[in-house]
Amino acid sequence: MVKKTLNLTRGALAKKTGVNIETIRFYEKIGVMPDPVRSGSGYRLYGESDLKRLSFIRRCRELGFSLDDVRGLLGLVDGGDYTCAEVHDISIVHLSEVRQKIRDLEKMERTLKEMVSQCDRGLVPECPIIDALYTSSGF
Amino acid sequence: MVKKTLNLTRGALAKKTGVNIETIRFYEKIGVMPDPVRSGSGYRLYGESDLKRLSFIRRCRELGFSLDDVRGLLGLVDGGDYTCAEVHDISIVHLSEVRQKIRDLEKMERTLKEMVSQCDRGLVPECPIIDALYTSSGF
DNA sequence: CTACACCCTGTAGTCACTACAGAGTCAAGG
DNA sequence: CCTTGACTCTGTAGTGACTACAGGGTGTAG
Repeated sequence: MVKKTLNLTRGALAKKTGVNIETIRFYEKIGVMPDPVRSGSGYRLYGESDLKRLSFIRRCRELGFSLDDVRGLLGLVDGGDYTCAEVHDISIVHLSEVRQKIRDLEKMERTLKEMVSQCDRGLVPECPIIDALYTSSGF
Repeated sequence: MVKKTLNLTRGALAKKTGVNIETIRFYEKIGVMPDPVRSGSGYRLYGESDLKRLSFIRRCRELGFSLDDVRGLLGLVDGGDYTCAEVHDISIVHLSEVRQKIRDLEKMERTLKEMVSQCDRGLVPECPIIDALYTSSGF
């Protein structure tokens, strides 16, 4: 049983992965996707491995990894000599960044909620939200 | 008692507000800060009102308002004819966006935590994190 | 009078895309 | 065979919110 080569066009790959068609070209330019095989007329043709790679990238991006992280992870996988520990470390750092972002947003949320609750949506220009915004940080 | 005019230089204003010196020039360019008075030699000179305005902008940014939101809020305040309700509405929309971001990040966090917990930081290249990243979204 | 810190300008770079213009290609219908 | 419409190609510019730099001028302390 021979492995199917697929030969997807860029649009078809975009549809299959849910990645925007222009983003694929962008990923190629910055080197996270390889230069694909071309048809006689210059159309890009993608195979199984491209599909897997792009799905991997998409999944990473959904989980908030930066493209630099993705480059790192792909580099490890491409090299083939990566260890589980290396991958773990990148992920742990990222996880702690995500947690920090959540904490920051929760702080924001509390302050905004507080501000908004002070305001009775009156029709006059004395707004406690504006007052609060003019008040120095201490955030 | 006369109101002090301060005459802060750009650097001094930056220090007082905690806003980067280059950002002040950027805010001027995009029109959220006014063209300031200039000294004979062309140095920007900032007064009390500039200090208040920039602090307001900084506070808004800390709370995650976009510069477009800030423009809106400043427009209301500048016009002087704003109502508390208008300010409230901008803030409520922003608050719900912040809450959505928190939910998204919490989803990320759960998935990352799950992935990382599957991994024993082994020294071999069979990494469950990589496997999980290759697995289709369903996120 | 010179060293150094500050300021001026315009421009380019960051991140992760997205959008567009102008041209070429491919398949189906008439 | 021709046309129409959907696709693809290229390079480039725009987004948001800054940040950094080069190459010059200014202000002041020793």
